[in-house]
Amino acid sequence: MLDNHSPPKGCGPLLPLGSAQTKSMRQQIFEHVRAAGRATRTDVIQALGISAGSATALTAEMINAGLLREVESIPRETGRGRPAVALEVVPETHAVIGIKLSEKIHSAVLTDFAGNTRATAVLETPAGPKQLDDVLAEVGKLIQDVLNAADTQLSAVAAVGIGLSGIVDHQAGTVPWSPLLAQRNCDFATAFREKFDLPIHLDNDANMLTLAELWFGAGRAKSDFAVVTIEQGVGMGLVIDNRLYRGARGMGLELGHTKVQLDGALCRCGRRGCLEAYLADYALAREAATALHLQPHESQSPNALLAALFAQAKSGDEAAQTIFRRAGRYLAVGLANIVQLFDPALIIISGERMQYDYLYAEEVLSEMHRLTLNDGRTPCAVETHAWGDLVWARGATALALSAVTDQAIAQLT
Amino acid sequence: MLDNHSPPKGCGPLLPLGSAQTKSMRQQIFEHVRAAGRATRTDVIQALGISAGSATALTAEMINAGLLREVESIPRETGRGRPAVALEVVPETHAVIGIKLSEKIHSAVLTDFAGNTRATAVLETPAGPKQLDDVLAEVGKLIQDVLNAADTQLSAVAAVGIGLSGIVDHQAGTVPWSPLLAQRNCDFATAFREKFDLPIHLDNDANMLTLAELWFGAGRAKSDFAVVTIEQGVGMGLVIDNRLYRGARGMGLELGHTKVQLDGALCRCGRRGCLEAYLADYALAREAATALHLQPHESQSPNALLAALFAQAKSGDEAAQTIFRRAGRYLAVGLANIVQLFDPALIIISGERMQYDYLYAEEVLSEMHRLTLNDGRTPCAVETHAWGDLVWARGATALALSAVTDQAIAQLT
DNA sequence: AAATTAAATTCAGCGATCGAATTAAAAATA
DNA sequence: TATTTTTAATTCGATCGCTGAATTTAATTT
Repeated sequence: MLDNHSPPKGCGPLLPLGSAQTKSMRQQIFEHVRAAGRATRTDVIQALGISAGSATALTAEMINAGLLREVESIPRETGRGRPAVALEVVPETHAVIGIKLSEKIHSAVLTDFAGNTRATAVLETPAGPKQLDDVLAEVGKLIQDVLNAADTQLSAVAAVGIGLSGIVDHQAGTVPWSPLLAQRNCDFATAFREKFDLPIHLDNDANMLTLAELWFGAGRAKSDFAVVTIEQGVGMGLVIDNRLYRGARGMGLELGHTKVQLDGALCRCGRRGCLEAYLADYALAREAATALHLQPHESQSPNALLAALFAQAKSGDEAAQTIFRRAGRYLAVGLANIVQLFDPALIIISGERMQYDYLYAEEVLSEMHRLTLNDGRTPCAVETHAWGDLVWARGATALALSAVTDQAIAQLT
Repeated sequence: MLDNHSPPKGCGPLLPLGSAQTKSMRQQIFEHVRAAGRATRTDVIQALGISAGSATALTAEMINAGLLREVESIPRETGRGRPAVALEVVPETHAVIGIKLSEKIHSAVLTDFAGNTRATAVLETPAGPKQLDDVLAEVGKLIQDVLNAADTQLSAVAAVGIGLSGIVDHQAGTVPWSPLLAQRNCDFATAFREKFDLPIHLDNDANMLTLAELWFGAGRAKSDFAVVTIEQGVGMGLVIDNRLYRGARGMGLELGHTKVQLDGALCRCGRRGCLEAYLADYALAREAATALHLQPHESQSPNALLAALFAQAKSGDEAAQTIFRRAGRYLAVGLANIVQLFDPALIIISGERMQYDYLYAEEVLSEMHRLTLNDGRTPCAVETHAWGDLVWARGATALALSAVTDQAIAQLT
């Protein structure tokens, strides 16, 4: 019995769907052409399931606007019928710069509108947290260097993407915390815009690497995958349905601080049992001194320490080996937990420490598979990519490029 | 320099976006009216940002089709101007049945098109794995009971939703594994359709409970939240952007089998260190015998065992208390890991064991918060809901209801 | 009774897309 | 060489979904 005087309270979600807006047909066509490198109108028609009329009209519009062009001078493949004319993105239309900021070296890539790398630059820098102004000065130097290398001016650049480690609020363009910055809660984007007067897109470095995989790497052909990075810390990026997922509140995923051991090893974050406290550089380094029988005063650089530890392990030293083995086992736990919670078809592991093959041994993978339920599903594939800093910067260009593309196509009408 | 003879390989994702299709305006209007219980055309215009003309045309269409109706007989709120006429869903248009299958008791709910519960039914059943045919016979009994209670016939039912524990492939309608079924890889949906000739929607029970929260509970006003259930096992459901997320491969999320301890307690799944091996009924029960100083032959039902253990703990027994405390600490770890990996604004904990307040104590929550990074973000809220089996069944009606709604509105044109 | 106000309707128009008919450019065939 | 076949691309009328301005409707206020 419904009481007519107290209205029914209804059912179903109360909030509207947020980001689910479908891209315009124009943009889908453009992105298909860019993804394919080159595509004929017929390719587009088949791939997107649109009518021939639409393909003609929309491509004509974009050719007119200078975003696409017909490829001449191409030996057309033989066959009956009217030969198809391939389309491609006009690379010169826009340029973007992607930058990866690190402790000791910054890198920059200048990419054209088709996604081709036009120039790169690197800048060595003193380590340690810095003032925002100093970092922006380094960024300015880097931008100038990469512009020189590409033989262009700043005016040709449509947007800049920057990736740095720490907690980054992509939406707001702020950095609540980063090991590179002395201040907390930096309003990085605003300061950047004031200094350079350019659109800026900021993100966590793990997300940048994930974008690099999605735009240029093994992730291009996967709609759902995870990326795990092991460096100073342990980071993670996740692609769901071809889109970077930044967590419900948009501030990135913190695999490094998932707990793998109650009351476990002490982490940089001050808590115990974080995954990163068993895997990251500092975690290995602090046990290395013990394994190498170093006196407290015999301090070395962390990298040298790790290299020595690795050599010791390779030469058969039990203490050194056990450090890597334990790290490998906890890595397996971390990967297994990702599989249980997201069930991706692929996990990509990436990082500077790739050479420490103990971490990436068959043993670790088989332990990961032993730790996961797999009721009839294809086991999750794991790939390891040993990519340099420039790839991170390239991921940053993808961030800028997708924003510039959105804008260029939106203002077509 | 680009070589004109080797085409550029392109950049960007190669696969099209999958589920991102926006709902039709009709459906958005309908769902807004149903979510609000009642809404005027002006409400709809404001909520969805559409023109008055569209509102008139589209609501007229749906009124015509019998999906919506104007609410007469309502004391219209006073004020100047032409009074607004409220719209509501016509409840009689369709009916759906939601069913939750459990070890010892099955429950069913019959819901009308507006989401109102029209009738309920429960059926006690012998425990233990059964043949698919036997389960379907029980389902048939349950459907008949709930139809009788609602004074309707099967022909009035538009679809059935069923939730059961285990690994369930919602898309395919199959059950790779469930504690309720003797066989593996059951083609449940096909068998159901053959027997009842009705549309069927199958899902994991944790997902059903999550849908119940999204459609009828605390999740209605949240676009992103997680639900954790602790019962025979530990389950999890996740809502991302107002939609149930089933994992990249659509087979649900396995929080219960994330690892919280290397070489830890033995789990039902045969692996060690699963969260569920510290939290689920069987995990508590197997330590209870020790704490209660029972002889091996003094066997009790698991529920009685847990009740005795709880009483013992309440009376101050250290051994009994330590069982609950350890479970509580691992629960904190599991929740902390969800927060690190998804960063939801809300986690809802639900399950039959809610009365064991050790698990839901302030202590557990504060331990969870101690275990998570929170750089300036609002800490994740945790709510505990002690809901009965009927709510799970109600979640199953939501699954059926949304499918029936999609269909009813799609065939409007 | 007239003026005011807010809700709802009507309708011309626009942009996006489809689909059938047509044109274009090549190879195959007679 | 002229004709046919084949495939790509274009043109153009029709439709759909929606907007926005003008209008109508139903109430309150003056």
